[in-house]
Amino acid sequence: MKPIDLLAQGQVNIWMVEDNSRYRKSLEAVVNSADGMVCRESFSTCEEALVRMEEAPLPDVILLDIGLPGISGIKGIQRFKSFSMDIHIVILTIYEDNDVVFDALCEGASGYLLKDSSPEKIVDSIREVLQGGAPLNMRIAHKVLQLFSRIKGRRPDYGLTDREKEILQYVVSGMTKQQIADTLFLSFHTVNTHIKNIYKKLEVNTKAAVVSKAYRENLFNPDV
Amino acid sequence: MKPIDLLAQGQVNIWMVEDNSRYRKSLEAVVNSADGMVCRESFSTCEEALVRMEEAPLPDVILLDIGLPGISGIKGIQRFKSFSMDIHIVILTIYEDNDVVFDALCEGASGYLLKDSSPEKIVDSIREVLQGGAPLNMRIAHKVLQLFSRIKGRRPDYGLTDREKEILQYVVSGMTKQQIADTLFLSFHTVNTHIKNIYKKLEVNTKAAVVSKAYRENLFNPDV
DNA sequence: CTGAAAATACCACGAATGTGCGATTGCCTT
DNA sequence: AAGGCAATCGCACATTCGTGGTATTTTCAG
Repeated sequence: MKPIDLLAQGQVNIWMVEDNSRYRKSLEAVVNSADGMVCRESFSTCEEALVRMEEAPLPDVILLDIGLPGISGIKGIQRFKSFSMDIHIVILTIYEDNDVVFDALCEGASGYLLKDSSPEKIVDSIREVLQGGAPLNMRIAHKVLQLFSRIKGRRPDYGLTDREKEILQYVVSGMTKQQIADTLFLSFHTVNTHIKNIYKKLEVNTKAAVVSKAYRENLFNPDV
Repeated sequence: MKPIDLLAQGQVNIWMVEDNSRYRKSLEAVVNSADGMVCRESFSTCEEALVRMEEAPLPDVILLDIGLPGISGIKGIQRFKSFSMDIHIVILTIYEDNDVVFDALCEGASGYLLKDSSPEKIVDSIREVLQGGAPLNMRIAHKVLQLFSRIKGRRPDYGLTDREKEILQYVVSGMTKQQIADTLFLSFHTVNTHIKNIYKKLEVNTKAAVVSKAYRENLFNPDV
């Protein structure tokens, strides 16, 4: 391990949590041979790392495996981040299951690499994270974008008119019929009629159900 | 333009939609000088490209600007994809506004680059897309991950009790107070009281507003 | 020009909701 | 033992909603 003064010189403090000791050691070597970074601590479980975090200087980046004994990497992300939101977590795992990826990213991982990544790629990724980037494995990035297209994906068309869509927004915002009428300078009765028609088209019969349906099916802005 | 037989040899057909003619031409040159790809058509508006798509062989990849006159790039994505879902769209723009990025990705863009990208990066990105990847500019990737962490992110704690959370679920599902009471074998009054308390804690006063708030702030399963 | 669709407006009435107030029971902590 | 909190149940009343109608005016494509 390199002397402390290197840290003062801007050496980036990398930690590693990886239960495969052979892989961990080879990765340590890779990181330590890279300019400007040093693997100061490495662990085989999240628990050990969390204990160490109580006293040691906090890492800048943690390379984190997911399939760990004890606390999983996913849970680990939250715990690590609770020490400081400035700690960047880069997932390094074999899992490319949709749910795992999704959960990890939701918990605040800054990057997601697969273990088939080359040492150079891993080092580059650490640099990218430190520059505010988010290194993603090619296949992972593709999965991420797929999740997006699913969000705004197939919106069933209920044939709402423009006015109905507009009023739907207000209903969703939680306004009362009278409030909507006042806002749009309409009669209460008009708003009432529009909402009646929306109910028929969406096949619901309460405001709560409309709001729920609107959110679940992304019945928003452009074309409902 | 290179002869047709190159296409048969596996030349990748790249199209370009970019209204700045100088930038477009320099980009064309970059693509054409790259191995295995050729910029077969280029346009300054989506409309022109869409017309051409009716007869010309479909492109493999379209490099698409967002800030175009007429049909915006965002709308263009849908149109292009309607010809074939196999057409990959790579956004190449100056916009890194959250909404624009989000919309583009939701419409099915396969990649998102900024115009400050180097020619090499752009060519690499095209290759990446063809291999099933999703090239994202560093900052864009970061934004994308931020969107994720917002999804499961900070859930404000309104101090709802377990029973209240349970009843909240039913309210969100669109059930009436009496229905909830029947489902949980409770008195109507009890459900009424719980809902009253939920209203106070969430600072709302209608079911629609509760449902809306629950969706917006992810007030769901684990810990509200 | 003409007909259809959309937007507007009104009425009436039962059902459901929102709200203020009070009360009992059980559990947990101090 | 005492206090606090959660969960339960109750009543009353004004407000809002949901639903059945009908009807006029705008708008817009054929």
